[in-house]
Amino acid sequence: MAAKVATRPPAETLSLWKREQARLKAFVVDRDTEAWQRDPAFSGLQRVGGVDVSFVKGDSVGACASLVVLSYPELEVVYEDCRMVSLTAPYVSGFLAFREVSFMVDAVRRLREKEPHLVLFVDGNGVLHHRGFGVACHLGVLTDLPCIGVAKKLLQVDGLENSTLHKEKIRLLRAGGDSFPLMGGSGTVLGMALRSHDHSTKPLYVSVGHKMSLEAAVRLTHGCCRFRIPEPVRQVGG
DNA sequence: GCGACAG
DNA sequence: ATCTTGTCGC
Repeated sequence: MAAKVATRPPAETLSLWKREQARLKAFVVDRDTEAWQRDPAFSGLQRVGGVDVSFVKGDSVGACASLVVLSYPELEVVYEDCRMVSLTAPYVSGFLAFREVSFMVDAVRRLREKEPHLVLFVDGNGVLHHRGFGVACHLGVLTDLPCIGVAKKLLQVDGLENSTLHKEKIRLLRAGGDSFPLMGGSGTVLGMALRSHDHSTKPLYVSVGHKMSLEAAVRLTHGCCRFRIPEPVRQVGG
């Protein structure tokens, strides 16, 4: 009989997970901590990484945890790590990290010749999250590396909605690099919608993961886009 | 009850 | 995440 991951965790588990998110959230740094982040050309940055856990078709447990490192600004793959893993938690919106982050942390640990200025792109959100602590924050705090959350779809949280007005703002993004802020209910900027290149209509949703300002995160994301999806995430996903 | 729901 | 069909542009 094939092993299966529970459909949805019991309420007690979700409660524990929320508590863990609240505890770790206190360690998030949402500003630039590295010298290269303030440089107009990101001089000093040499490595950008991407992490992802991709599924095996027809299997609810088996998955492949991957980490790639690319040179910057050339965006050529210089390191790849892929390992088969067994998932233990189901996907629940708002709790993606509890399904994937431990495998990402393991992959980062295996990267022994760790580049001094590595920054990680995470397929998912950072502070643009139900409780302000998405998977990109979670990975950042656990690894102490700068992390950027890049989501392909808007997570509608804290007053954000995929409304007519939102779609109109998307229409007004004309060139690659154009962006507009995503304001939460309290007037806080949670993230930015970014047109990642000239020939992409559908924006990316960029938010701070850890050790980086939103401005630097958006600018670097744009700098890593040859196509709609930033190269570190595109190369790690397949 | 209904819509929404990162990956 | 996955699947599926159609359509457009190069």
